[in-house]
Amino acid sequence: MASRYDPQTAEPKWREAWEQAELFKAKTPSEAGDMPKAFVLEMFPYPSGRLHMGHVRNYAMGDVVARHRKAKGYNVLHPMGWDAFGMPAENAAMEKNVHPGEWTYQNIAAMKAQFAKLGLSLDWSREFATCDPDYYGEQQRLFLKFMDKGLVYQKKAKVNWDPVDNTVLANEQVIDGKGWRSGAPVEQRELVQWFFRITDYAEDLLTEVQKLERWPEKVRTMQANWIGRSEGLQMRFEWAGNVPSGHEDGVEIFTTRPDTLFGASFVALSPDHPLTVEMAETNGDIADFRAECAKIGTSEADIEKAPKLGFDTGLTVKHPLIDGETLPVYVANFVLMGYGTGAIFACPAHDQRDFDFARKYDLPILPVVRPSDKETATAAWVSSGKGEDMDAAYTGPGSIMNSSFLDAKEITEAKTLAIHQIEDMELGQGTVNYRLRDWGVSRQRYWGCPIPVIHCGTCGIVPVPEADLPVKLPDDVSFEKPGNPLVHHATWKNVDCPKCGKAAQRETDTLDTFNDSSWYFARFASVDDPAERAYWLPVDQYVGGVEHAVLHLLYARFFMRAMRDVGEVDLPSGEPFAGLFTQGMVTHETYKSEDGRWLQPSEIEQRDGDWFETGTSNSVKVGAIEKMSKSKKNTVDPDNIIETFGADTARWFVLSDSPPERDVEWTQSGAEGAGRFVQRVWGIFNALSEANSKSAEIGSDGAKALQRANHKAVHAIDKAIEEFRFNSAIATIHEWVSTLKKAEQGGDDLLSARLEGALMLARCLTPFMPHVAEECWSMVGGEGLCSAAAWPEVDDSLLVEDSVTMPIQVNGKRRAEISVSKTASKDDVEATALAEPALQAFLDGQTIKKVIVVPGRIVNIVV
RNA sequence: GCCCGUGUGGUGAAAUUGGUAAACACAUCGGACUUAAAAUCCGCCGCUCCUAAUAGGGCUUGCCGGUUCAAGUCCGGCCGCGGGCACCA
Repeated sequence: MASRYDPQTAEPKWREAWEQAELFKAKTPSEAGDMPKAFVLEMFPYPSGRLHMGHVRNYAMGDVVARHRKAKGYNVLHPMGWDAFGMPAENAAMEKNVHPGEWTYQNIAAMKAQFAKLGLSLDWSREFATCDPDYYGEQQRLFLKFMDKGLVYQKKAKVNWDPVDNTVLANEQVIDGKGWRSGAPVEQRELVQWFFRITDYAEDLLTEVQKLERWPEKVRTMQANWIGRSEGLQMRFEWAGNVPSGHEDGVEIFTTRPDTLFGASFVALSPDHPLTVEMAETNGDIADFRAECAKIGTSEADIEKAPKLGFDTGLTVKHPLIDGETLPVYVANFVLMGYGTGAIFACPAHDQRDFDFARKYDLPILPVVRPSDKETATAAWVSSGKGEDMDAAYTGPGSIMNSSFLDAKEITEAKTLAIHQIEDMELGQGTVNYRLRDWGVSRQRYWGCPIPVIHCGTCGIVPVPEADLPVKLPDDVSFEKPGNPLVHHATWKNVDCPKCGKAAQRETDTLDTFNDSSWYFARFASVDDPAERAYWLPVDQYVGGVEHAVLHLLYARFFMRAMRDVGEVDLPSGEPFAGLFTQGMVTHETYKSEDGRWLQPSEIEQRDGDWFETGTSNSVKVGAIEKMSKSKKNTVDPDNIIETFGADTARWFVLSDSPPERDVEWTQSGAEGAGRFVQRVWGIFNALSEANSKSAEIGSDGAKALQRANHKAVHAIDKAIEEFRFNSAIATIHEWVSTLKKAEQGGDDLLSARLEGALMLARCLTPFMPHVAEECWSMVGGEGLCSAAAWPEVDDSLLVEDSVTMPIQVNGKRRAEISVSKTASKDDVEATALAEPALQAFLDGQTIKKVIVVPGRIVNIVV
């Protein structure tokens, strides 16, 4: 009999057994019958080629849920696939001269081999990569259906353009105004781009996200903020003097503060406002001003220090509510074209930006909101009309003044009245504005899903006929020239128009890779059977990183609504993920050499409490604990850990100690501790395997106590797993294992209870350390495979103790404790408490004012 | 600036309807086993006062205040840290 558990032989053996039994294959709806379904999904990985500890933690968590649900009798779908399109493959192609497809599929093979070692309960039968033509062909079909429904359109838009790589960059890829790869200053370019009308769903996306009770509050808030709903007034200011042609109606503005209209002192246009652009064509000064504004970067730091810049156009508009008053029209750099109408009216007294601008250009500052604590101090403001005693704009609550019919109204009421007035004058209407922009999906890259349209000189934009889908990416591409290889690929690009047959060109833009991940879960649910998709969706539990809190999750919510509305999925709510859990990262200490090089954990050693580079006398600086990353060299390779300790130890460790939503720090000693625990667990079963005792009865008090401990532990673990408190479940298992270990010292009367405990324990361990659980299960005669076994039944009557220990407090401080029957009456408890010798001694004859007895909890005596 | 988290021993943390603060683990230290080491097992482990020791007392969940018989938990006001958004009208 072996004296130690050997993961290297046991782990592959059990994985083979699971595979033979097809244990993790989801049942079809008809096979499942009455079983409830559970779609458990972790965010699918990008095939970078290597698994990292973050993956291990993410997938270990999903596996706990999937295995637990399976044991509880659910029909579980737990699939895996690959989010395979994206820039890294093209970068590899350029650097290593390998085709992006080849690189990607090789990486998938390598990562799949690593995945296999983790012992995850995955249904690989549904695997796909988003770069499979089957998958992106289907995505192209969806695109065309969206287009048919009017959810897709083209428009000119500003983009970040890298002039060296000749490509559009996402905002995240612009670092300090420079391209992250080329280092070249990024230009703003106007390009024709494809867009999805996500803003059509803004209201629905906002109201529904608030109802997702099983999502983290944080993520719901982030989405709500991103959508950014604000109520206000959209109105036009009519011209007072010159009327620019093409803009005869006036200037259209949006405001959330119509209550401050009487404090208006100017109107400001964005440098990118159509009127500004037109004026710049004939006015060199305005053109120069626009150029100056464009020079200021868009990074946070730039905006922080950017001064308010303005240009007086000489145009004037009428004040809508004050007869005869006119306001100057400026172009101002702080007005964004991307929000509202790209033009504002400014009330400097009550908006800090307007205030700064007014001070700089000497424009009037007229307060119209009286703070409740400034009843009398307003005279000075009013007399000068320039708010000279104001240091800053006042944006707080108050009542309106200097405002004719709005005077003395509270802000909210004044807003409503002002909107009504403007509506009556037919100058505008109350509206709702969103910060959310339509989703620009065009990318000038090769390794993505081709947009399935053809540009014809005669017919315009022609969708590729369904029979011609998928529009496959050409294999014979060259990355010699910078930019998108599809543009240079004549035989792929040049086609006949499907409508008129004349020469035409394919669209060379590909879709943003966020499209690929916006509906993959529906593909997992079923390749093409709508009924099966309806059965599985929505995903019951989604697990992934919080970095996707806005983009991926918002896009997926949009996609399900769009697919629902074109009849592609039967999901009335449009919500793809009923439950969402965002897990924390795996972190590690960082190390730096004396000369500032990052060092790997394997490159250092500890001597006499200090750290040195291995084999040298060069001291090492121990730095901050940070997310594992290649650049800081603080990564730990899962393969190495699995080789030394086994997959179960790695899984166990990343779920121990820290709550799942928080970061966990990887430490060598912690991993060793987890490895020790695996051996300790095995030891318990090993000891029992030699003592078969199935027939003995659980009779003695000690055996009954152990039995109670068993049932209590199962109950606690079950609850903890359901509530995503894996660290608590693990703590309970630790305690339980110690209890079982101690029972080894007891007599034969404990054997049955120990065996019962062992059989229960194996099943509770399965979600966390499935291989060890399986090995242990077989050692004590468990039936069949442990991974297939049902969750242990808990006898509720065993959860209640006969007697309970209650603390006795005097004036809120614990002074003694008593042991009383669980069913003892309040009076009995009080009597027992007061008779307690330790308490008698403490009270020493003091008068008792009051005794509070909370049955089963506590006794508090007030003196 | 706005929004959201969060703050508990040397460390990660637990206490989930207001009811014994520090469960469980890591580290350190001590002990058993061993010729020795590894492995394994056991024990101490918030601060402090008093004591030869025992026994015992006081304090303690970022800070200040409040509610309550009772506060890590509820309320008000501060402070620190982390994250998200940000010239969004």
